Amino acid sequence: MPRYSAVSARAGFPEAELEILELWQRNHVFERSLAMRRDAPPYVFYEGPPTANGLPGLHHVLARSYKDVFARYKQMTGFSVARKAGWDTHGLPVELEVERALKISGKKQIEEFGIAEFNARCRASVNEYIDQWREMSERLGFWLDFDHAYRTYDGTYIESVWWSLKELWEDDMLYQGYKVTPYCPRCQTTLSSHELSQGYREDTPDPSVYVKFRLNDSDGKTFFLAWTTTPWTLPGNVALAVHSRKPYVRVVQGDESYILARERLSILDGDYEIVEEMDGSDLVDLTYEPLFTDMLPEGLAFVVLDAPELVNMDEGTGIVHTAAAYGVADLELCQRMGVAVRHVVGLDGRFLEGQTRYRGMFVKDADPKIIEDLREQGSLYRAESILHTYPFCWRCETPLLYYAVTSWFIRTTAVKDRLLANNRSVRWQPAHIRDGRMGNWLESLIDWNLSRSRYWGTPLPIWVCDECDEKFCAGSAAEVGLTVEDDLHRPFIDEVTLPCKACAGVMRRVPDVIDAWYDSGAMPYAQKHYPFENRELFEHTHPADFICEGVDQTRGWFFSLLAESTLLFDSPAYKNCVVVGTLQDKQGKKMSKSRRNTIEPSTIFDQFGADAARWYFYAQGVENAELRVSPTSFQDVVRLFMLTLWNVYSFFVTYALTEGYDPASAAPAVIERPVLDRWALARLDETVEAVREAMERYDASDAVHAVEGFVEDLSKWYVRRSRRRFWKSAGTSDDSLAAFATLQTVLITLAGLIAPFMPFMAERMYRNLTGFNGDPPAAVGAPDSVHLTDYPKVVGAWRDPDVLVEMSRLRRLVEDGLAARTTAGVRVRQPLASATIASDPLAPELEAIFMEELNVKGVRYVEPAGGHASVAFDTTITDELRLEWLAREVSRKVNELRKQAGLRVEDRITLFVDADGDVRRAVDAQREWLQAETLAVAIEDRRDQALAEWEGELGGARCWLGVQR
RNA sequence: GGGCGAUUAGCUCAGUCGGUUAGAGCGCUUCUCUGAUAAGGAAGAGGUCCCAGGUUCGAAUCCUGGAUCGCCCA
Repeated sequence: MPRYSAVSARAGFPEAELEILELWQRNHVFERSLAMRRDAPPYVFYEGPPTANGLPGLHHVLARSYKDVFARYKQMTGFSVARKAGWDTHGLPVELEVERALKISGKKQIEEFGIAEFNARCRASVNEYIDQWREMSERLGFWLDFDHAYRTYDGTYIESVWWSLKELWEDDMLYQGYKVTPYCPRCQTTLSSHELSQGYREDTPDPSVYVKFRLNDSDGKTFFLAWTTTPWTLPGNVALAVHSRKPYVRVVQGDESYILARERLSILDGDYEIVEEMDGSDLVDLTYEPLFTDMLPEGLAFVVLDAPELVNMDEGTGIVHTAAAYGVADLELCQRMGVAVRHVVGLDGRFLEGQTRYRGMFVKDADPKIIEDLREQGSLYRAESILHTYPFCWRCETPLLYYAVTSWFIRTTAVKDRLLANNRSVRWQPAHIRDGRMGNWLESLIDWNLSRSRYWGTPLPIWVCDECDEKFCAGSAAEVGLTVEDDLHRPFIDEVTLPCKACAGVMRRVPDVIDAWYDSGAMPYAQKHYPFENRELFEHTHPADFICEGVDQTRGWFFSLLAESTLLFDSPAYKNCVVVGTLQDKQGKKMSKSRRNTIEPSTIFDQFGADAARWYFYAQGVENAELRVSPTSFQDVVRLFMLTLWNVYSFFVTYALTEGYDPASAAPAVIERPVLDRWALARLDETVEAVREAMERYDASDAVHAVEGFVEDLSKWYVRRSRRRFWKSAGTSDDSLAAFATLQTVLITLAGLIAPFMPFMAERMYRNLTGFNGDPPAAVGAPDSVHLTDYPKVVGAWRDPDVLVEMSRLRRLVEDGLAARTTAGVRVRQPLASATIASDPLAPELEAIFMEELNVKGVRYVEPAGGHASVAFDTTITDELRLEWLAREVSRKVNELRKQAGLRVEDRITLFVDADGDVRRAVDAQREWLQAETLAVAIEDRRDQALAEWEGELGGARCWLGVQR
């Protein structure tokens, strides 16, 4: 009735992990781990919904490893850690993938295909990826409640989002405004930055014109010189921008004078005379005559503004023509300064009716005529042509316009101070994110553009009256006559019209859907269908105690969560945020599919296992923004950490079985045990404390490093120095019982300690060590899974600072001694009479370890010279010592032969010896010792039939050895 | 172009408040030990602490400028 199942030297981690996964599923371990803490204080974790578009990569494994380890740790330390999975299902990437699959492109073709069917395909596409994400996550051992996952496309989710938007609406935090984006006038659609980057074309010819703006309140012959490559934007001009801290000059040419930057004088044709010098700041607030007088804007316009960020002294004149409707920076500047937006071009890319000279002309075609007109009215200084890089539509190759489209915005700038304050209350890991990346981003906050003129997304719940422009924002499905059972997406929602409350008109929905980031930031309340359901539950689970994602989420989910919780609840959404970095290949290049340098999670799982992947990521920590990974990274974890621990574990089990160790037998009290045992337990206790302390700081790296240090000590010192105690009259001597009991305790505690980090290996060790693999399984009181146990606690009684200090002093002396023997050229196997230690005396137990480790028969102590501890040896080798050495050589050879012969550790043998001279004498002198060392029932002084034999020379004497069962 | 981070041995990384001769692990070389053996021990080789200035009695560390790589944003 073996108490333990035998442990193979081949650890086979990946295969074992699959078995453990089945075991967990069969025994409902995750569910039971939740149930056991049902009444415990909650620890709130928010799962950031991965975008279910594309397969999970290794960088997702990284983030998910961190999510899991803190959730498991908190669960084991006594908290109720609900873990609802979630999926981010909306957005442009999903649409683009469906467009590719359907081999269609652009809004026109989508609408021809049919929005209903198109959105159905989007839904099917994300569902497919959700399955693959779940598979990867489960293989990783990431415990999440996948069966009750939230999905941002669910009706309940959308309704909660609508509720939140109505809250904003009622607080006047939602407004309609302009947003300049790259725009294709043929497809009549805005382009995402990703699409934009696909369409840049070098060496595109464009006009390069220097334009004269007549200064007001002057002689009528003084002009600002400005430069542009888009003459068509000149009818939309509303301002000029200068750099207030740069020098400008007024120069005279002929009977006119021009103002431009001193650094840009080289653009002037011919001779000039500088008649005035000034700073940019002297120009600010000056006004000028509009170039074109059609469709003059109301309000402030035609004024010089200070905008250093717009002014580039490498080209142009240092004075920048500004058209609020046709430049991203232009619009930002004009809105900031209160300057009017002047739209002169329609969504079709043609000039509006109000433009008497250019009406109906496509803007790019109007360029030559505009230049001609400028020349005629004396507003042109110079016109030429240049080649530069310009964006085109990646679908239809139409030149893109930067164009101000109507959008709905959230007035996030109004709560900037609260955002900053709430951000400051978050504990970021690494800490520099708070005031660095996140803090700076919040400092330069602009209003959140919520609109997307697309199809697969949460519809913007705003209805506008055809007749009187009355607006209505719906805050629930019921308000528009629907329920959450209905499909709230386009195109169905577009069919819902409402009677206008202000007139007899009909209200129709604004066709936009909303930014999918808003969906993600809504998850704290929307996953619970708050406030329609779970009011109290939500209030108890907001903000989260902990979230974790990649650094790229700073302006993504980290922001959307913070913004929505600040706007709706004036609260941060999370208290602790662990930010993981990005992955690079061995050469430091970003991993990407196009570079073909990605590593598939499954190949790592199959080759090294999920535990190795997890441990590697924890060990690297999150302080470094990027990690260089290759398969050898994970191999090293297996080789250096996991196999070391595995060897200790398999050593224990092997000898516990061989020697028939019974864990029920009474071992000596810890305080009575040999010093090595007391040391191991004191080190363990210290390690438990360090791990807990690090995890409370959300520093998984420090935690695993503490464990690694302990396992190294355990293997390289405790087991090395204790080996013989495990095979010498085990189960009978107190010494042996103490050793088995100690190592058993250490390993079970260690299994608990590493359970959040390496859930599979921890489980495997725990179950065997607690007898669940026994035959029959032990009916012990322990839980049947390490993940149902409480996390190891600091056991004060094991603490022993003196033992820790003295043991490390001993280990330093042993190191000195081994080095001294090497220097003296006397091998360790050769016993020596004495060592002289220049140091304070060691306690007798430690002195015994020293003698055994250094193979000396005695020690004496002297005063350390110069305060430095040192070790020296009496290297006189007497005849007796020489014979002891030879006996050890024989013993070693014989044990080698035993292994060669395939004998088991406990097999008895007959040893045949045929030797001359000193070897003969050594065997005679050490016969009993030799029998004990080699488990020989007899030593026969002759050659005979042997399972394995060796002949050679030892210390100058001929020798033949053979072993027989 | 802007923000943030990184740059220390062949590789992966520590390095506290500015303070002895800059460390660890892996890898490499030599030796050694061994019934935990895909291990263990000892010794050794290996450094322009990215570069250039500055502050200081003293700089890998602080300051300024620059380079390279990465992330995010324009």
